[in-house]
Formats: sequence, structure tokens, C-alpha cells
Amino acid sequence: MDDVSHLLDELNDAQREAVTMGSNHCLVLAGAGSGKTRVLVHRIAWAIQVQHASPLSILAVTFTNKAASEMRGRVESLLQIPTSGLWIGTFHGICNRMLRLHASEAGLNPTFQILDSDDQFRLIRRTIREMQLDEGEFPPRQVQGFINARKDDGVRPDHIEHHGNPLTEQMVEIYRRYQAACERSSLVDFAELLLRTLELLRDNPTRQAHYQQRFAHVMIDEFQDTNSLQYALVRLLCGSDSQLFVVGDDDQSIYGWRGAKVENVQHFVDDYKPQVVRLEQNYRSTATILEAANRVIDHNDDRMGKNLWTDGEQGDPVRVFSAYNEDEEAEFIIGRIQDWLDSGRNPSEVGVLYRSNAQSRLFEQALLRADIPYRVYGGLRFFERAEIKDALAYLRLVHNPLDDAAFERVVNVPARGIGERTVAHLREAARASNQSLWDCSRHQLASGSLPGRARNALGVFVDLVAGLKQQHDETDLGGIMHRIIEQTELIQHYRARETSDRAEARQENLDELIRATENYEQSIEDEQAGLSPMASFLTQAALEAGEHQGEKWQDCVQLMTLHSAKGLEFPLVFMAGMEEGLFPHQKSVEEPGRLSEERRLAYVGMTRAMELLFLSYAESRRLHGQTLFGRPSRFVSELPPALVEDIRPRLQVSTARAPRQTNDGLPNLGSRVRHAKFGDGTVLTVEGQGDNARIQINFDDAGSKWLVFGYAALDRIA
DNA sequence: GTGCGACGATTTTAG
DNA sequence: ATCGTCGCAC
Repeated sequence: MDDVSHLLDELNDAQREAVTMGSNHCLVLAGAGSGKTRVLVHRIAWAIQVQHASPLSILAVTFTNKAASEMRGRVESLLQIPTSGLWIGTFHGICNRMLRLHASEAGLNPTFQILDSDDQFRLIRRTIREMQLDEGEFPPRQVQGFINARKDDGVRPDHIEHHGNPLTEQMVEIYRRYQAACERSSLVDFAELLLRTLELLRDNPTRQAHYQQRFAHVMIDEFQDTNSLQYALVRLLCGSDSQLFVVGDDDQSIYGWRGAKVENVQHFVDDYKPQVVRLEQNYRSTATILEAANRVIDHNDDRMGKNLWTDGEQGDPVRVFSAYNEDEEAEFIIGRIQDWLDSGRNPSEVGVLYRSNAQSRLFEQALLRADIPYRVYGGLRFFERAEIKDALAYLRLVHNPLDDAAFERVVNVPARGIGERTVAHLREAARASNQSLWDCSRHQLASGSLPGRARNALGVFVDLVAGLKQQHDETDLGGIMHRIIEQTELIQHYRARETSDRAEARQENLDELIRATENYEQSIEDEQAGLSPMASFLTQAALEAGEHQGEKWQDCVQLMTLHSAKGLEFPLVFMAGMEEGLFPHQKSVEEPGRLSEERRLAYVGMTRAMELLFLSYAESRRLHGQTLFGRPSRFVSELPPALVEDIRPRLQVSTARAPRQTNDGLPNLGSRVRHAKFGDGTVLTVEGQGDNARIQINFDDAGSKWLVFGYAALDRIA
């Protein structure tokens, strides 16, 4: 046997057990910071070098492109071989690959284009409008959620029971028509990528047998994030001789709201009887931080059980800061960051985490004032920006004139006098003749059945795209992209409509897009699948929307939501806005089962911290234009007091929390009161005087109510 | 076809 | 407070 010590040297016992697992299926319950990526990478290497598995027999699935490319890179450097034979990718990437290879068997045009969620939204909205339904009654967002949820459950329109419920019946009809529109134009949305692949394998025994035989080693990362469809797909991909190696952490399941099923971890145990390995040694955080996080997550009663430990240092206590308001909170955090920098540490070692994006603004302003560089995660990514999508819509039309979604997007961008009436006429004619909007436009122009003005305008558009199509034969991808941006006059369009710096940014992005097409090299797989560089580029753009903010890889303080912090680590972490209603979020408190997910989110946040962890909350906070008086998050009180250092004990300073009684006996804003029926609450508003005063109280359990002071019989409580 | 004011909603998000 | 969408007037 080859010397394989390099595969095992740096592993602890549990990690080694997982990596060297024999013929059994394996479930690795990998706690935060316990080295799960290392285990996955070494497992792949082990399969190839020790079990002599062919690289072609390996399928490794992740949730993000970032995780996939990191894994690929690490396997490559560990094995010192190129990894092009291995299937490492996201569920969507892998499904895309299979569908391209077997397009006709899956009932698809091999040049199908992928719809991102924005494209999908627009197409659904248009479908609703075309059906002359009321968008108030059928909000496109909701319908989109409905359709995706059905697809995630593997359900097609014909299989939905509407039980005579007219609302459901309509929803199903929208689903049906949306799907028909997709198929007419060879468009595939994200959920469809998975569902089609599932159906392909399910209904095609030859293909199924082929892949089941081929993939002898199937590895799945972040298994707690899989939805029903993904688990069904995993089950179809694994044959009786395949080994499943599944890594996950039920305590880090924070995506239940978008369909992820933690239960899949238990299902996997039941279905495959895997050997279970727990990775509980943490290499990231101090003992104090770890213990505090353990104690918080311990309040959940639906855990598989796991207790992280470390042989590292005790470290500093967890610091809890009680701010008077959100401004003071931000000020405090920036002060501590300044201390950190003054002690010679770097901005990029600092993570400021919050529950919702709206909270970022305060920190941005404060950091700006303090002249500390920062980077905000979230927002639109490169290929999601409007100007990029506009330009790509032209590219899509050149690539596939049947793409009605692309046609609709840019037929009047820049405005060229093709109004809603003309487009409606085209849609109607297209539907009547069962044609694409593009073909229909050409016929309408030829037959002269359009009013003069519309005819001219549409003629300009058709000539433009037709001209570009023609030029496509003479030039490469970069060349055609360049000409698209030049000839469509998109830049002039933004210039005329928007402020100069906004237009400037769009121009830069479009320049960047040209550069990206010029430098684009399609993968060998895409080439083998017979994809043109253009088709390959469009697929990539849809599948990998790109970095949130390019180039900003400087030394920056990192601002992000708790969700996007998953998988990252920082020596210094702030968790801001630790208030009931904000975190845990009000909506999660109301729905049963959601609270434990919020607690897992708190756990994820805390376990991001390596050396120092600060939690902070504000006693009063302006939100949606009004001032709210919150209480500290329950997660704060779940911390073991021995590990906590209160930076400002509430008794000391708090004005909002120690309200004086006014002369007329009315409670002050922000004070806590008890009502016989509604329970405890916080006074939000006081109007009028004496017994006739109307008081708005936000009750902890009963919600916000208006009461007349004289009748309400309120007791003040501490 | 564009511009403006009213209106409403406002957790988290990768592919 | 703020942002996006809708309807209406020019």
C-alpha cells in the first residue's frame, strides 16, 4: 500500500475514524469549527488513494459554489492531481450537468437557459396578468413561493389536489401556465433543474442504473440544509453498492424557512443505518465562548445531541452591553473595534453580526465616521444587477430567439416606443399562433398588421437583434457582448435616466461584463457537452451569480447577517440587536417550532467567535419610523452568568428602563406594566391625562393594545 | 413614455 | 424611515 500517513497525520481520532470508514454508510455530525471540510477532503483522498476508487466514481455535493471550489482546491493540493474527473459541485450545478448531457431524454432543448429567481418572478407575474387575475389576490411573490414549494416536494400541477378550493385551483392553473411558458421558451428555473433530474433518473432505468453504478462514493456536505427534493435525489443517485458519506450539524440548521428539512438527518439514519461519527472537538473558539454557546443551544429539546469541547484556553468572558438606544449601541461597538485596531489587530478579524439587513446602516455610518474600512455582505451580486441582466437578456435573445422572458425584458429597454399595448398585442398574437414573441414579431412586421408607429418601433428592435445575431457569426463571445452594449445604447439609456454616479457604476459593471466575456474560458465538461461558449457563459452567469461585492478584498471589518456568517470565523465577533422581537424575530416567536431555529442561529453566531465575543442590545430602538422598547433577548438570559461580564448593569444608568412615575399617576413610556387579562407588557404611547388617558401597551404575549387608563387596572412592575 | 405622489410592507437567502 | 410599486396626469 502507498504511504498514506499524510492523509491521517493531522487528524484527531474522530476525524480519522470518519475518513477511514470501511464499507459502511457514514454520518458525520460535525460541530461548529470541528474540521468538517478537512474530513470531507481527506475522505475523498482516502477513497482514491487507499480504496483505489476511480476519480470518476466520486460525487461530492455542496450547497454553495464557494464551498465546492474550496473543496476542489483542497482535494487538488492534497492529492496533487487534477480534479477534473471528479464530480464536485452544488446540487444545481450537478443537475445542470446531467440535464445538458441527457437533455433530450429529459425532454429539454440542450441549449436550455436557466431562470434565476428574478426572471422567474417576472415570468410568473406576467402569467398572472395574462390570466387577468388580480395581483392583490394572487401576489406574484406568494405564487412563486407556492410553485417552488410544490416543485421542492416533487409535485407537478396535475398531482395537486385542490379539493374544489377555487384559490388553490387558480394557483395550480398559474403553475401550469408558467410551466408551459417555460417549456415553450426552453427555460428552466432552479427548482426545475433538480426536479427534472429526479424525473430523468426515476423514469429512465438505464440512466438510473448507470449513475448508481458509477457513483460508488457519494459525499454530501451541510446535510441539514437539504430539502425533500434534494434528499430524494440523493437516494436516486446512490445504488445498493454506493457508499454515502454525509456531513451535517443539526444544531446549525437555520434554513428551515426556505424548505430545508433537518429531519432528513434522522431519515438518513433510518434509511441507511449509517455509522455515526461525532466531531466534537472544536479548534476555533475559547473554552468560554464554546461553553456559553453550548449552554444556549442546550435550551433546544429537539437535538440529536453533541457537546463541543476544546483543549484551548479559557479566554475572556462573553461581554454583554446594554445600550440606551441603537445609536449608543453602534457607538459602543465602534469603540471596541477601535480598541482592537489600536492594539495592533486587523479590521478583517472583526465580524459584526445582526439579525436583519436593516440594522447594517447604523454600523456603516459609524464606521464611516470613524474612518474604519468595512464591507457589507448581502445585496445584489454581479449577475443580478439590472444593467447586467439587461445586457444578458440581449445575449440570450441572440443565443435563443425563443426566449420570451428575455424578449419581454428588453423589448423596450432602452425605451423605443414599444408600449404595453403593442406588447400585449404581440403576446396575444403569439399565443394564438403558438409562436414565440420573436417569431411573432417578425410575422407581424411582414404582414403589416400593426399600426404604423408600433410597426416602426418594433422594426427597430427586430432589426437590432437580427443584426446582432448576424454579427455573432463573425465574432466571438467577447466581440458580440461588446457590440450588444454598443448598439443597444444601454449606457446612454442609464445616463439619461439616472444620476451620473449611478450611471457611472452601471457603465463600470458593463465594462466588467465585456471583460468577463472576453476572458471567458468554458470548462472542458461544457465543451464535451457540446455547449457553445455563449451557452456556457449564460449558464454560468445564472448558476453563479458572482461575488456580492467584487474587488473589495481589502482588510475590512465584515458586516453581515447571522445567516450569512455561517461557515465563517472571526477573532472578534459582535452580535448586535439582541432584543426580543428582533432576535428572536417576532415572526419566529409567533410560529411554533421556529424559535428553536432562532436559537440555532444564535448558536451559529456565537460559534463564529474565536477570541472575543460581545453581545449587545438597545433598550429603545427606532424601527419603521417609530420607537420601540424591547427587552433583552431570551438568548442573553440563557447565557451562564459565570461566563458573562455585564458591561453596563441595567440598574446603573438606564433612563428608559427606570421610568419615573409622573404626577398624574400615568406610567411613563417604556415602563413595564401588568394587566389581569393580557399579562405583562411595555408602555408604548400615552395620550391624554388622568383616567381618560389612552395607553398603548405592547403585551409580551397578547401583542399591542390600546387601553383606557381608568378602566385598565394596570400594575406597574419592575 | 415619463414623472410624481400616494400607498404599503418591512427576517433570514444559495442556486 | 425608506424603499419599491401603482395609478394617474402631462
